[in-house]
Amino acid sequence: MKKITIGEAARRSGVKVPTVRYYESIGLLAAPSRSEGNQRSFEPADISRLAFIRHARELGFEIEAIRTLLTLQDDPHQSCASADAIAKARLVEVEQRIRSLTALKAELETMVEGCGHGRVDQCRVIEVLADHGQCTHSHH
Amino acid sequence: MKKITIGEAARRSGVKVPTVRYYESIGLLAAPSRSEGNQRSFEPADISRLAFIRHARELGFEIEAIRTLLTLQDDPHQSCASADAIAKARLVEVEQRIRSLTALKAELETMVEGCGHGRVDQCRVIEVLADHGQCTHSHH
DNA sequence: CTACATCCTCTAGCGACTAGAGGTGCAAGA
DNA sequence: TCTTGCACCTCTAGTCGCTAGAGGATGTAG
Repeated sequence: MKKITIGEAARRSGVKVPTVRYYESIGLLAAPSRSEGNQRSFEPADISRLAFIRHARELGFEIEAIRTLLTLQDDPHQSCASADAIAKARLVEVEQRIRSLTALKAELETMVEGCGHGRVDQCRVIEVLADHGQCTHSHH
Repeated sequence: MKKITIGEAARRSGVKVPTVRYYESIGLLAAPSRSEGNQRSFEPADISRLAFIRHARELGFEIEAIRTLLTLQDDPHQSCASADAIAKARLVEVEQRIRSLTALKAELETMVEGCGHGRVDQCRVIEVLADHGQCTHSHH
């Protein structure tokens, strides 16, 4: 088995080099063995783990959630109820975020459309920001 | 004119007390005058400025963008082209974010629906995370 | 006069990295 | 063999926009 350097691991997993070291430092990835010259030497399993983490991060899971998901993955006989709960919670968050961003989008569109491209004192962008009562955006 | 304490300013603007101090510290809000006992004394104009900042933050504008918007507001004879550009850029960001979150939502739904609520080795949540090839989510 | 809320400054912490300094290892070409 | 130059190492500090807490001063109501 040939040694996988950190650069190679980064390339294969899509996680940046300093981020790989960071994940090791917070215990998300086991410390790999070292070469004679003290350089990290990764196993193929580490690459899979890094790819797992990367994908989960892309889906917006927090590090602590990923930590839980990884311990579940490490023991395949456990119930997947926790994994399911984590994914469902994330789904709810994402749905909420989409709703709120859609409201923001509408407000920004009103602002941009209303801008006459003249002077600031006629600009709807500034006006709407200054007077919350004018906007359609509701809170909490 | 009666003095407005920081607590009162916070209540009226909807910005929290430590955040008001923070905005002052980064120069987003001018340092107000002080009482004999060294307590901040705000003017009504400060409340409007805080409300402006709060609303802009709720719309997701970054502090530096708000700084620009505030200098524009301070000089109403300027062209509003910058304000328009900032708002448009933010709109593009929001639209992009909505698109990406919608893709995430679809992927999370697939994961959650596919979970048979059994053991981890049959769980689609873990499986999809481990093998990116199985998912519908595309990047960049 | 005494409680007690509110105010003050200052430092440190959050999450998830990212950047930079200052140094070592290693492989390939001359 | 030497040298070039990239990739690697550790460590600290910075990013953003706050938030929390310590430790103390002020202001107000009873």
